[in-house]
Amino acid sequence: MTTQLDTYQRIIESAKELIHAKSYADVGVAAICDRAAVKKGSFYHYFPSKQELTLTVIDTYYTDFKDRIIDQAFDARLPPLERLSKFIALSIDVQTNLHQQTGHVLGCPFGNLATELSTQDEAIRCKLDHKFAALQNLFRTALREAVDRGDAQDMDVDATARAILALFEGSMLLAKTHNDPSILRQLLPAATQLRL
Amino acid sequence: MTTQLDTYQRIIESAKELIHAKSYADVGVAAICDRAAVKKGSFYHYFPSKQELTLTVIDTYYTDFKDRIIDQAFDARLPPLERLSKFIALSIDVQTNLHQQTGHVLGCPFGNLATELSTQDEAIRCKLDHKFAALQNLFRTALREAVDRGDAQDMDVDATARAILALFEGSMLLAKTHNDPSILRQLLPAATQLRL
DNA sequence: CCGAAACTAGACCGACCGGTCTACTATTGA
DNA sequence: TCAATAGTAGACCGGTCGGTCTAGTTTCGG
Repeated sequence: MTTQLDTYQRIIESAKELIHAKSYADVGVAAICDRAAVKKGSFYHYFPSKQELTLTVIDTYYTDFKDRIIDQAFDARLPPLERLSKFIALSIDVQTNLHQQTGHVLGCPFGNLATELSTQDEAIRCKLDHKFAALQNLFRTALREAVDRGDAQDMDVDATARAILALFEGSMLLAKTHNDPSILRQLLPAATQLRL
Repeated sequence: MTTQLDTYQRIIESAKELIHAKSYADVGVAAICDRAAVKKGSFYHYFPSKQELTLTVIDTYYTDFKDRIIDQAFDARLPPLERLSKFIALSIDVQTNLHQQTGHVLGCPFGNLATELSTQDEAIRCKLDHKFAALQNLFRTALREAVDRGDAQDMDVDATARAILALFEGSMLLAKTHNDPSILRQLLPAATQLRL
């Protein structure tokens, strides 16, 4: 049973890393198997297709993200606007660390996959859309609370939350294209000041 | 001579459309040739590789963009802040039209390629980085002028220009992931209000 | 009118793609 | 203990990838 889960998890782990570092198309099933030290027979025992694996990987990206960033930042004990700041600070840390490890700014795994596959694979597009909605929802809740307790003026919390997400994703893209995580420090703080 | 240019231009036109609609990896040389009604022999007569073609295509995206949007929006006769609004309005129009034609929000060609290839192809990343810099420069100039003539309060025009670009690109990504161009109308106007 | 150069046609190449299949081993429940 | 099931190994499949090559055609300058 441990062996089962290990193999299964190693495949996911391998795919997660490779797809984030390269892209969906650039990472073949063989490469995923190699890195996971798993043979093709096992791969297709656990996953019916590369696409299905990717759907699982997207969920895993989210749970990782939740553990490493969301749960720290969206702590109910923090003032709501500080949650946004903390979210941003932690995201910058993650990107900076990955840049040091890999030599490249990798950007947001959701944004990367969404850009590459949204027009080609409806199931993946849909799942990514939901992840973005979940993120937007965290922002919205924090903004709502900030307005309610008087930390921020009244606003369209829904539109503002979405704009924060857009600025976040766009900043990741520019940092990736510039291959320089430091511009995130210039850009992302603007997200906390957005008001619609 | 006309035939020469026609073949050459047809290849570029074909690649432009296919790569924007799908992605770099999803579009093979054979598909580009088919759509251009050109044989492989001709393709490799004009372009040494798919990568070199793509570098040319990126430049072509920019000149198209310049003709269709930039030159209309960044008209010196318009007040500087209106130039930004017009840029946004025209961009929304383009995305909306493409959505109607293809059934998909295709997003920004630069952003799409940057996401897919920045970690894999340094020449392409570099060229895209320059296109983003050019766009940022247009924003910066307009903002500078707006500040100088008193239409806007003093600000860090450089950082603001980059943030506008980030919000722009992020909005394109969210519209693509949602496959709904209408959210651009909610998001992009926020770009004109950004101040850093 | 001719030779060179530009261009085109399309067969062909090895590498790799996602995925299948069969044979084998390890594990487990009865 | 034994049969069934889960998991592993890796050869193999047809198809496609980017790219090459040769043979032929068209164009054009002198």
